[in-house]
Amino acid sequence: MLTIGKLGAQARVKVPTIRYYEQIGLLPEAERSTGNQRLYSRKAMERLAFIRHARDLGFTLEAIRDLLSLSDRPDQSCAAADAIARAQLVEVESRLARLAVLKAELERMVLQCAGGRIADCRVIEVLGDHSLCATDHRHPEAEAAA
Amino acid sequence: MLTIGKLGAQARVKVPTIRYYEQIGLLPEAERSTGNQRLYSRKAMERLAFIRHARDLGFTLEAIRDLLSLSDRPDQSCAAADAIARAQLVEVESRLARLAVLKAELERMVLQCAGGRIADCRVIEVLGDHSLCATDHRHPEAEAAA
DNA sequence: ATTAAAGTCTCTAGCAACTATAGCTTCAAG
DNA sequence: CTTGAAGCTATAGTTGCTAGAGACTTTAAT
Repeated sequence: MLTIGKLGAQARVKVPTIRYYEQIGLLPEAERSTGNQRLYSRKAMERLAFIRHARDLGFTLEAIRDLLSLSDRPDQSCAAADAIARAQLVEVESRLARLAVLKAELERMVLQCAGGRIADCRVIEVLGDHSLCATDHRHPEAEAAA
Repeated sequence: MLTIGKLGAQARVKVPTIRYYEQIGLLPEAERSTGNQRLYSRKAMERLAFIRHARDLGFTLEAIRDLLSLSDRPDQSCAAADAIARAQLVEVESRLARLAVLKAELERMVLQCAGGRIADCRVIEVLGDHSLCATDHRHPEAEAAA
């Protein structure tokens, strides 16, 4: 049995994050030592590794919750899991496409900047006037900060 | 002078977002009508368009705050604005690279899924075991949901 | 055996960048 | 003159954590 700190070190998940996952029900409530400290089995470790890996691949906690509950029912069809993964792929592809456009626009912007005064700055000017852009990169959803 | 609704429609920014920008000091406090409703000039409209455009390009509100205060001092050097834009470019490039890896991994995952039972599901299996991955896509910062 | 340090506990609040809700007032059209 | 849309304030919720306070437990060195 591992303490929360050891578990976190092994799974590369921070301790408060583990407690947070328990709090939102992504991890089951841990057993406790006599001194009330959490203790984890290898099974719990695997579950956490699963979560960590899925997070690394960009799945939301909601999607992970679904994937975990699927993995708890090994006899059912795998179509739902497949659908979640495909949806994530579509999501990643769309973000990728969008970022590629942004990258091009930002490159154009900084290349054109001659480095003079603000009044002549292409960066400021382009930001103020979308029609100076090469592409229509506008999008309903704003980009989330990484 | 525009009401907040008209302004939002023109700049494609939602009304509560405009009020939020005012609240955090990104937009100056708007003039008010006799009935206490906000009224906006063309200048305010331009400022909001600038913000919207910068958000579209993925700049954080903090970066936008800096860019706006730079654009208010047209005689200063444009180096700072250039630096902010370059930093954003670097950021976008790194997210792009990371997403490309995720995409490849997700593609592999869904391609391998034969569509049987959960017990045989590659998606679930790969998520549970990182060593099945082609690349080490692990990363300190988790991806933010778009 | 003692003590200091490190680890753990709960609880609360904070981050970005909004979005939603409630309950009110004001405005514009018919 | 009424009705419905649009506006107002204020508060709380979203996602996925992260940071702190203040108390307790465990471990390691003395």
